[in-house]
Amino acid sequence: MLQAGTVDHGLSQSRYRLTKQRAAVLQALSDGGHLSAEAILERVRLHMPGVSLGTIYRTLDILREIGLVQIFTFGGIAARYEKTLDKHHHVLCSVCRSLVNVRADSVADIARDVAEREGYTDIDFSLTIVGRCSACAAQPAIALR
Amino acid sequence: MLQAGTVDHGLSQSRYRLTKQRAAVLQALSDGGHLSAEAILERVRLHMPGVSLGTIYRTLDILREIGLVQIFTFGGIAARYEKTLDKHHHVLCSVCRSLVNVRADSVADIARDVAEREGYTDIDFSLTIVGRCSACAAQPAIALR
DNA sequence: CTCTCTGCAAAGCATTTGCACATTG
DNA sequence: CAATGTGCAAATGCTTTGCAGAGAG
Repeated sequence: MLQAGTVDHGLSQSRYRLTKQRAAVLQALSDGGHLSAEAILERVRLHMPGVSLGTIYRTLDILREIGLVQIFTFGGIAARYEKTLDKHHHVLCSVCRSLVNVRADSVADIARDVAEREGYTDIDFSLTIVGRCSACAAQPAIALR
Repeated sequence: MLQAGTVDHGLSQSRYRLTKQRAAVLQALSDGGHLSAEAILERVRLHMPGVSLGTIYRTLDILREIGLVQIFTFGGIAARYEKTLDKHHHVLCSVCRSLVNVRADSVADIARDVAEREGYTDIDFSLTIVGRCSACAAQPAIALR
């Protein structure tokens, strides 16, 4: 069953079933945001109360395995999940913890060079920039952590 | 009191006291490794049994505030602490979770450009490369996470 | 003597997991 | 119906914190 409005994007072609919970998690991420598991739970529960956080985590892990979503971790805050997009990096505001995607294609060359020099294979890489966003720029200084 | 062999490197010039626990944490990090709080505790306890993990975390937080150590977090593993060195980045082995420091000076320019374009100020940045280290290259594949 | 620091143990968060029941194909 | 998925709640791993006593200036 795959009705109008249902989100699939490849789940049903994997060895996993397309359940309504999984479709709802994909739906929650479909607008391109970077959401924590808790935030995804909130969105999913709007249309489907009773879903548990455990299911959200299990679903996200499956979706990551299939390649439909990516997980990003930053010190001090819960992991953020995004639907898989073109390779990009992140800027995290040190004050409000908001997150923005940025492109930086030249990083790929650097990462590959470094990895090769050190003898690493099968590499992935990510650049995280932490700084004060323009909206927070007027605020008094708060220490990074 | 600051005897021969004691590690200080600036703590006593801060508003914090140089206690033997704090000196021991600095000592544990003096060989340039990237240690978890637990690993630091082990090293410290060799010469000073009875030190608690809470003290290690509190000490590391102070040392970070003063600028003597840096904290780095990676998804799925406990945070690693290093004594402050020249700007560098990390390569994490996806199999054995070993961590290596690498230089990549050109990343700084990219990060500054990106941050400026997006309107961020007071930036810091870090490139994390995840890959299979040469020692693990012979092993069967294990999924990244 | 006062302020800072420490050990201990409990609490806090994010995430994972065991189990019995529900759902899917 | 057999396999997979889910809710619930407990467990886990890492880190933080309140408190009462110890140590430093």
